[in-house]
Amino acid sequence: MNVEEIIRTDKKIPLNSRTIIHFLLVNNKINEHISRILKPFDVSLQQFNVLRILRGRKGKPANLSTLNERMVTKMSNTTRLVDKLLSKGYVERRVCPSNRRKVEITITTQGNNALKKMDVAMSGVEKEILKNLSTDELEQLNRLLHKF
Amino acid sequence: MNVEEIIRTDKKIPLNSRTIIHFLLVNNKINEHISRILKPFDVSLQQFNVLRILRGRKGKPANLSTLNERMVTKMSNTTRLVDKLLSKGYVERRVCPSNRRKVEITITTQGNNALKKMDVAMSGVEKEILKNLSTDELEQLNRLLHKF
DNA sequence: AAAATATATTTGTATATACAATTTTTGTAG
DNA sequence: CTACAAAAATTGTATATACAAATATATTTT
Repeated sequence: MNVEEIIRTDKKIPLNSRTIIHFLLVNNKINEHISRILKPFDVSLQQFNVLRILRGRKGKPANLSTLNERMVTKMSNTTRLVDKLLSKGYVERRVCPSNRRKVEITITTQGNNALKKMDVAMSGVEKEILKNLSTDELEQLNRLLHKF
Repeated sequence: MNVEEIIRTDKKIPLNSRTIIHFLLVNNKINEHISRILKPFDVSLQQFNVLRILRGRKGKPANLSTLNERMVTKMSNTTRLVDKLLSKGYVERRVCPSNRRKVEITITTQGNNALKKMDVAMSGVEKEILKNLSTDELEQLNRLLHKF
C-alpha cells in the first residue's frame, strides 16, 4: 500500500502527516477485510469483540461499564450493542442481585459456538491481511505500536 | 499503549491477532485525537480530507467519482458529504458543461482559509500523537505500513 | 435512429455511532 | 431519616455510514 499513489499528490508530505495518513489507509483496509468476513455471521466488529471479552471471563458475568472499558472502540451505548447480541441468542442479561443498578451479561453456549466459527474465519483473514509481513516485522510493528 | 493491559486477558494472544488488535486500538486513539481537534471547525475527518484533495488540485475541479477514489475512507455517498461542505461555504458545485452527468467541485477561498487553520491544528495533533516516536521509528513504521 | 448498456450522481432506507438527558438505584452528609 | 450526590444503565435525538435502488445523461450496438 503506497500512500502517494493513493492520494496522488506531487508535493512530498511531511513525515508526520504521511505516517498518519498511511495509518488511516491501512486501518481502512483492515476494517474492510474484517467486516467482510464477519458479515455472514451478522455481527459487527464491535459485537465480535464483546463476545470475545465475555468468553475471556470464563462464565464470570460482565456488566456494561466493564464491557465498555475493554472495548476496542469506545461507544456510549453498549446497551444497544448488547441488545443485538441478545436478539441473536448469543448473550444473556440479568439484573445484578447485589447491586440492582448493574446488569450482568454472560455469553451463551450458542454464542460460544458461533464465536468458535468466527475465530476460524478471523484468523484466516488476519493471515491474509498480514501475509506480506514476516514474524520479525510483525514484532517490530508491535514494538512501534506500543509507543503510541 | 499496551494491548494486554487494555484487553486484560491472561492467555497470550497469537502474534497475528495481537497485531490486528493493537492496530485497531492505536487507530482508535488517533481518531479520537483527530476528531477532537477538528470539532471546533465543525468538519469530520472525511470532510477535511476532501478539502485537502480539492486544494491539491490547484483550481482544477474534481468530480465526485475522483473524490471518492482518493478518499481515505470509501463511502458511497460522497454527494451528502459535499452537501455539508457546500452549506458551510467551503466548496462550490456545478454541473460539468462537457458532460452533464458529472459535477465539478472546487474549493472556495473561504474553504482554503479554513483549511489553513485546520492544517495548523492538525499538524499540532500529529506531533502530539507521534511524540514518542523518533524520525527513525517513523520511517520504520512507514516501511512496515507499506507492506500491507 | 431506437434500444440497450454504461457512467455519474442522487435518493431511500436501515443500521451505527456520538452526545446529552433521563431514570433507577445506591451511598453519604447533615 | 431526609436530602443530595454518585453510579449504572437506558433512552432520545441528531448525524454518519453502508448498501441498494433510482434517475439522468452519454455511448454503443443493431
